Order: sequence, then C-alpha cells, then structure tokens
Amino acid sequence: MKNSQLYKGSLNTIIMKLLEENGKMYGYEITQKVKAITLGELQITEGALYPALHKLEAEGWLDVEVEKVDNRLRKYYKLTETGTKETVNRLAELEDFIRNMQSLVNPKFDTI
Amino acid sequence: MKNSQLYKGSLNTIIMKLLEENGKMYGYEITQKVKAITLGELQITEGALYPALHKLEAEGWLDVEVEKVDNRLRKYYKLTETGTKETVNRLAELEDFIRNMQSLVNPKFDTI
DNA sequence: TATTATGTATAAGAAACTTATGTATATTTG
DNA sequence: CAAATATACATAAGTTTCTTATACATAATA
Repeated sequence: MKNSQLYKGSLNTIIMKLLEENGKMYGYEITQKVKAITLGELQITEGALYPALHKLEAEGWLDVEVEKVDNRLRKYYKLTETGTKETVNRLAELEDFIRNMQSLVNPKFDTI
Repeated sequence: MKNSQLYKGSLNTIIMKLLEENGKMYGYEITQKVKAITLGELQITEGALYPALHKLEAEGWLDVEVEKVDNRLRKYYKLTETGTKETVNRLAELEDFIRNMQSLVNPKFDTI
C-alpha cells in the first residue's frame, strides 16, 4: 500500500506508544508490529524509521542497547524516564487530534 | 496553541470536507470555521492555507470565484465534479487512518 | 543457486508545513 | 480621533518529515 499523507507526523507517537507497551523493541520488530496491527495498511519504511529512532534517541526519549542474535545485530530501544512522561503527552495530543478530526468530518456527532 | 505535528498532511482533507459540506467558502472563512469547530485547538495559518488552496485548484479539485464584499476581496472556492469524487476517497482514507491509529494506541479495543 | 526474510544505515529529493513579511480595507477601542 | 484589531489575500525562506534509492550483511527458503 501507499500510505496516505495523513500518517505524516504520527510516526514518533506510534514508536513511543509501542515501546511503552512492549518495554523494548528493535527497529525491524516495530515495522512488523505496525504492519500486523494495521492489517498491512501501514508499512513503515526503513528510510523513515531509522532516522526517527536516531532522533528520538538524540532527544533523550529513548535508550539503545545492542544485542547479537543469530549472528545478526539488533538495536533494542526503550523509553527513558523522561521519554515515558513525554509519551503520555503525545498520546493525549493524539486523542485530541483524533477528536478534532472527527468533529471536522462528522459534524453530525457534535451534539451527541 | 501550537498545533502538533499530527495535523501535518490533514489540511487538504479538512478543506475538501468543509467545501463538500458548505458548498462554497473563502479562505479566511475556512480558518474561522476550523477554529470554531475545534474550539480553538486547530488554527490554520495563512502560510499553510493559501498555498494549499492554490494547489487544490491547480490539480482540478477546486473552482474559484472572486467576489467583492464591503470593498474587500473574497475568493470563494467550491469543489469541482472530480473534486467531489476525490473527497469521498479522502474521507475514506481518513476513516482508515483514524481506525488504524486507534488500533495502534488502544490495543485493548482490538477484540471488541 | 537465487530469492526472500531479517537487520541496520544513509543520502538525495519531494512535500507540507512554520515563520516572517507584505498589502489593503473595515471596525472597534482607548 | 488615533491606534489596534479584524478581515482578506499572498509569497518567500527555511524546517521537518517523509519517499525513494542504495548499501552492507547474515539466515532461511525455493
């Protein structure tokens, strides 16, 4: 699938939420998890994922830990303490965003 | 408010939906409508809005009609025929997007 | 043996935005 | 009455986030 423009800006929130939920994950694992949850509709590309992970780490929201499994490298990411707090804010922002978008496209529900 | 990154990519869909609903609107009117519906949370800037309107027009989704009201210029935009069809697709994409995002952040609801 | 899956990475370019600035008229406030 | 705010449009420079392409390496499958 070609992901629609709508996903633009949501990758960081997705990553942080998955890490909050799963403790630690590595990049490839994140792409597979997202693909599974969205039934194949959202496919995160490496070109988007790895720079995003590096930036979140540089900003102090993530810690990284390298492991070697089956002779292959894995970089496990997990939320830092401040990253965990930030995740709460980002999820609140996402809920506001979804609510606002629904108000905009579904005005009938405004008064329910 | 500072709009979160999440809104990035949703402006075109918002514009087209509002035009579908209201027949014709001018730029400033769109910014006020969005602000009102989202209770001030989403403020569309002119730097984002006007280029977006021009592009939608160039792509053939919108028609424009200039009016002078109170000695001031207004450019009314409305959906073309193909623009109306395209709006249906975009709204379907938005629904998919919202559903996927909810699955990602609210895994508990997956099985409900 | 070749392709696919697993795993990470970066570089060039596109797209959508923010921020700042510009122009102009109408209305409201001090 | 002067100044500030609201109404109305526009663009240019810069930033961010993504896509697309490429690169390297090992394991598993066809």
